[in-house]
Amino acid sequence: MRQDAVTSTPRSLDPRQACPIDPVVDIIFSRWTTPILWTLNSRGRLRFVELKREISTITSKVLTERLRQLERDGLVIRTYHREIPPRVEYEISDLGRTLAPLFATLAEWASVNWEQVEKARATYEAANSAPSVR
Amino acid sequence: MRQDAVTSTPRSLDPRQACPIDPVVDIIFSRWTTPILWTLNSRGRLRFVELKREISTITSKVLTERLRQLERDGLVIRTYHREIPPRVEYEISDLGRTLAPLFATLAEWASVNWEQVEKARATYEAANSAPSVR
DNA sequence: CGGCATCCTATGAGATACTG
DNA sequence: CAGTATCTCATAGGATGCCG
Repeated sequence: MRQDAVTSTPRSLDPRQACPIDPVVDIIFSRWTTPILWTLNSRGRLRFVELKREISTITSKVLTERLRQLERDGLVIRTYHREIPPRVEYEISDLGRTLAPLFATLAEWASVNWEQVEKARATYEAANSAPSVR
Repeated sequence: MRQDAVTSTPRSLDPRQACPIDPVVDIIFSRWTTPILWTLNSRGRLRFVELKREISTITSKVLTERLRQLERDGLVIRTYHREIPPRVEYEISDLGRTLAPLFATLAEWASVNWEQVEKARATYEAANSAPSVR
């Protein structure tokens, strides 16, 4: 199915092969995964409810789905305690922790360039108000 | 009738507080943007059709939408040539180019850790086949 | 060629209700 | 508590057609 994602030959006949990092983006930056990973990374091991409270707007259904994916991909570790009431804890895995520098880079990029993005938007919006040749 | 055609649905309203990098992720890693930016960064200035050919599976509608968003956010530059037939070229902006190291980091992470992800998946799948306590 | 305008559907994801 | 199970709805995005 998927071959070497970081191949040197830039043949892009395949869907995603126009961009070698696409599969990675898919697992790391799919919806809700960033807040989840970020929270687990900064807050440490958390119970399901605690995690849910952190990411206030997420529903338990979606949170469960995302956690399953992250667990499946080895980025998050799930620990089930047979108790009454049941207790389940989630923590970031070693593999997941290797993403920290990446996230830091991203945060850094944001702090440096976000203003530029907003300026670009304002400019674009202004130019869009006036009828012009597209 | 026409609303803001370039408004990207904010993937996060609240999660922003749980995850500071969420807005950035939204503009850089929303669907299709990675292949587009990657291609423009490596291939340089391209016409619409050329770009479309590179990212083979994308439809022109979606490509247009994504390009508008990227243009709006200042990551790509659109140049319109009044000719017959019309010629439109897209290139990555200086701001967009600042993403290169980030993408490189991502590619590096992939080359190092992707195997681990696949192993985790295999393990998970295997464990899932056997009845176990969830 | 580089798009919009339409139409249409598959999927994501919210709301709600219910269990071990 | 930590989920499932449904249901519904919005929307991302594909297919098609037309036009300057």
